[in-house]
Amino acid sequence: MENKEISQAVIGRLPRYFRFLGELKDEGVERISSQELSDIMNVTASQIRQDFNNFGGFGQQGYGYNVEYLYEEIGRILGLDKTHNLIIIGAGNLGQALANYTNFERRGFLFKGIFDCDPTLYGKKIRSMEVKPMEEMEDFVRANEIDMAVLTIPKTGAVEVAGRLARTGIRGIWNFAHVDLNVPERIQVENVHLSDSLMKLAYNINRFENMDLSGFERGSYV
Amino acid sequence: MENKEISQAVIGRLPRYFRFLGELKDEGVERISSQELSDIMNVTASQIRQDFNNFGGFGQQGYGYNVEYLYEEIGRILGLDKTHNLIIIGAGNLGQALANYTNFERRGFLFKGIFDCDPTLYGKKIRSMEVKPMEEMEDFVRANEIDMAVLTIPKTGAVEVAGRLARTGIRGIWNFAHVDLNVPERIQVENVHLSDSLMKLAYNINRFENMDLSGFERGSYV
DNA sequence: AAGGGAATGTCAATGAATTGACATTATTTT
DNA sequence: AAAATAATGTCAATTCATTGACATTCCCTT
Repeated sequence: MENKEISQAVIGRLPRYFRFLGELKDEGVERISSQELSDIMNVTASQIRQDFNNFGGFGQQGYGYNVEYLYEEIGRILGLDKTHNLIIIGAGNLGQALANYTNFERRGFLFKGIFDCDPTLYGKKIRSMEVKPMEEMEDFVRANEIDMAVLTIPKTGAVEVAGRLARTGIRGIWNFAHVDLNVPERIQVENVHLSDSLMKLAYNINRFENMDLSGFERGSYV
Repeated sequence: MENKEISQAVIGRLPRYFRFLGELKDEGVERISSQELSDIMNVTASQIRQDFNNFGGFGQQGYGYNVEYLYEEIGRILGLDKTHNLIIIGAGNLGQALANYTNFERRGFLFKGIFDCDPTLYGKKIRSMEVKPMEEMEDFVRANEIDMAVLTIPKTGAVEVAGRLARTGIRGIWNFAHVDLNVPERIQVENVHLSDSLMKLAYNINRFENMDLSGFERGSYV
């Protein structure tokens, strides 16, 4: 077995490769070279080859990469050949939005339950689920082989809920709460801090404004 | 003026500093050393000092950093001292969820309009806004000094809309559509690719499963 | 007022990630 | 079947990011 640790920088690029390869596949493209992919994706061909080689060679010298094979392999690396059972904690706007987003299911991410602590929401139907009270969370996780929990609750409750989840044997938390979770290292946490992302955008807008714009005609947009 | 380019690695950490400093400020903490902050945030003290020094010294030798001053300065660097006017394109679940999320306004991000191409949504009230038809987008942007657009539409329409936005003089796009936008470089794009994030989580869960777990008791939680 | 202590700012060293170069190997053409 | 072509896999070089070390500076106590 491959035992060298793959850097998160590489992992972070795999979904994008996966997306482009999926599109190429749908267009009926059978083979592609790292150079062609480089042109389409705006990354260096060298990086593409280096990335793929972390997992062993997927291509053939003189030929390139078989699109479908490469697509399948990357999907497998990402764990998309398995299905994952998810619950959503927090049936607010964001929780409901994610619950209604059907594309996740196509990749094997199945929403099995949604929980909230607001009694007025109990029983509310969201797609095929009904909002359940938080107290039932632990039993539900154990009874339904839940892999991952999506945390879409305010940060005030997030740390406590993460602790409760940790004791159920869950394996991953997709955290939308604006707080750092501290869980045992067997539990993977993927943070989506939307306001951080928005602040980065604000910075970059201001940075561009303050740049030396000689050569640009400021304020003139076609 | 400082003209050296700051790396995106540093910028990406600023919102987290900002969050922790805000919390310390709310707790009434007046001063903090890089070492104390290091302990709280789980990053090295050296990195903290290096990061802050990209923007000139915020601290005082022998004393540390003044929490409130540092908080304000980082906010200023991120452009949070200015207000930003936003529109949301796509009044689906996610667009509505973001529109209803009040915390952005506290940081100066003001939602001014929300647009959709679905006529059945026209006029629907979301907070203080009514959903408007897409045709009115360009005029609205120009008339209301809109800085940023939030793209929460399916990827099929996103590229075209981004092109239209580019011709209005908008300065940033917060892109939730699962596609790469190609806009002039004066327009900053911040991508939030949720499915990419979820795939990364799936990878890390599987990676942990396949790791050599000698020393761990697999399957035993609590 | 002076000296000790504390913590920054900064330089150097290390480590990680990206890019460039090319030998090798497979395919395709003649 | 052999030569030419194409493109990978991989090694080396470079660039970028992080960490470590310490001289300098400022605060605080005596």
